[in-house]
Amino acid sequence: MRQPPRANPYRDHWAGDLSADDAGTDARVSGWVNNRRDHGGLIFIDLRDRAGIVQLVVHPENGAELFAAAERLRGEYVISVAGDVVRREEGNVNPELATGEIEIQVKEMTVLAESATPPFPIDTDADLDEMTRLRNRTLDLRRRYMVDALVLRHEIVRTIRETLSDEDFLEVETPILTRSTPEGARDFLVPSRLSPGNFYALPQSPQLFKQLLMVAGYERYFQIARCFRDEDLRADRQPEFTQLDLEMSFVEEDDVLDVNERLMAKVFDLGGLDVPPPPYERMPYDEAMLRFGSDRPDRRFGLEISDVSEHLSGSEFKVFASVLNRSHPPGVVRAINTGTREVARKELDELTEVAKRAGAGGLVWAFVQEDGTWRSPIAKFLSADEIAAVTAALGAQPGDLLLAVADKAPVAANALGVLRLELARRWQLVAEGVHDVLWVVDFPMFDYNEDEDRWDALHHPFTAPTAPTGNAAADLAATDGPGAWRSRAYDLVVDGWELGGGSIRIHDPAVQRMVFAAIGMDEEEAQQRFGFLLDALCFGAPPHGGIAYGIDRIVTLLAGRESIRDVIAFPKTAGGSDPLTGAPAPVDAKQLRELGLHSTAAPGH
RNA sequence: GGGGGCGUAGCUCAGUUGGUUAGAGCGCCGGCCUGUCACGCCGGAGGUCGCGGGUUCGAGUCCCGUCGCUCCCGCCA
Repeated sequence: MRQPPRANPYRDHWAGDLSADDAGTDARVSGWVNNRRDHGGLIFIDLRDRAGIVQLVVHPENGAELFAAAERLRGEYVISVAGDVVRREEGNVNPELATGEIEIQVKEMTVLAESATPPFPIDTDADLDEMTRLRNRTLDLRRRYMVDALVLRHEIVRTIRETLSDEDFLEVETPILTRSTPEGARDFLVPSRLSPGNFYALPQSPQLFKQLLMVAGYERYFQIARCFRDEDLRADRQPEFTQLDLEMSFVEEDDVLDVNERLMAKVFDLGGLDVPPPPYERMPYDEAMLRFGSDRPDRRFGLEISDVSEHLSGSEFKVFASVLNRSHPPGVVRAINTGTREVARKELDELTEVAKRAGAGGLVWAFVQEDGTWRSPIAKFLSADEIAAVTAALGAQPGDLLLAVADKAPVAANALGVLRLELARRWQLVAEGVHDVLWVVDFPMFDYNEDEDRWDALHHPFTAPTAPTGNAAADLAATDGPGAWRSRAYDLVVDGWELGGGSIRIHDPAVQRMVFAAIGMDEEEAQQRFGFLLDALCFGAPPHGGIAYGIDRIVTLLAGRESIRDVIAFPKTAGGSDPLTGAPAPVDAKQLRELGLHSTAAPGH
């Protein structure tokens, strides 16, 4: 609960916190003129401060000068008023307003600041052009819509700090000016003046520093950390964003997940997210990919995917046969039973386009008819037994629409995963207020990169692998490739959003070297880039693990917003610019000279 | 880098097949109004149709280019 402000010449109450309990007392409040209703002989003013809105009433009987001043008020003027808090008469109560049972009969008023006419209304949540909002962010931030989001953001961060502090975590800051490690995302670079020609990089995450803190014996660390990635923006991606980063020593998966479940349950409560209490379900990556076609499954609607390859293994239908007879990598036929739907040919064509854009060669559709046969372009190519077997495997009834993709397993999974999200959107299958939370676990350690013909770390190369036999060194030597390795990683997924991800880390320098080698980094390169980590691991590194969450995404989800820009006070546009300050902007030739730089690009504007 | 959508008054938008002086609501300004809370009523001002070029007798409307906003793909270990 808010404390009343210390009484001073400006105010002794928050305007938005006055209630019927204050009736009969004097109050002084300050704030902005949200709205003015001038009835000629009587003026109502809605006064807004951070806490909310209270109605002021100015009567001519309280002084001609006061009344004249009230007539001159305009929207967004800043005023301080004193008067009697009075209970409104029956019939004048406004149930829409938290303070609607009372009003202030104004006896004194000071205009603290006048305001130009705002370029857009402050007192509505109506959609506005993004450029208009960001160029006038000061005014946009006055809107209840933004205040509510930033208040929620604060409450979430406060809860995180309090909970983790109570769990014996230490908040430690790590550098913003650090070293470029050109893995993963593109770095933001900062030229060094003292060391011309050399560059700092802004951190993509505090990953390596927090591991060093574990080696240093801090045991439990967290940080609300700003991170930077120089990649294209999205509705859910900004070039600078905030992570909750945490790490623990002497732990296994269950220890990390346990403390995080207790933390996140509190965070979800703040947003009123109605989810079952922990422990949250853990779903292996392979299962998520098979049933939902995604490593961040959205389980709020059905449309689960089934593999029907076994029922079609002998099919003479060329498309299926060529896919299923492929051995490396093996092909599959997977399908969704969408249930009984009236779907026009036009929509089926649109869905086919969705599947193709998601990488599939095409989309097979089939309506199950009363006699069990299919109405489908491919019906004539399949045997009655095959149709019956697939129909049964999908639990399909007459009238049901079946959608299938035949391709390499990852392609089929992804295409159907994209398709089921599209179907949920088109058919509005997600019920209001329904939410779903789970851990995805047992990720592959490596992912084959076809373009570069090498293995990449799926999570990051500091993630501890689970070798197939449990002996990493023996295993790497024995297996023909690292594709079979699993990692000790876990992602927290809510409503199809990846809110956080982490892992148990490698604490054995030999294993760390092996993993670097597996992703094609030779000893020299590993030592040059990550020598400080490898060296540290040689001085008694405890087993450790942790996780990092996207704070912006958590707040966006809990606030029910569509873009993370709406939960960040001063965000960038999709073009990476800040219309408020004009960043990025050209710099003086002198500044460049001091840095030993010269620009070959003419600055845009 | 690629694809889609958008750009008309301060804001949110309409503008038909290319055709007279480009409209509405809100906001703003002025007047009236003592119980409103999206107050009401009357009147008024306000436009580089993003920008540049082209087609045409004639362009907000069609074509080309460009800038900006936005969504998506690539990218984001």
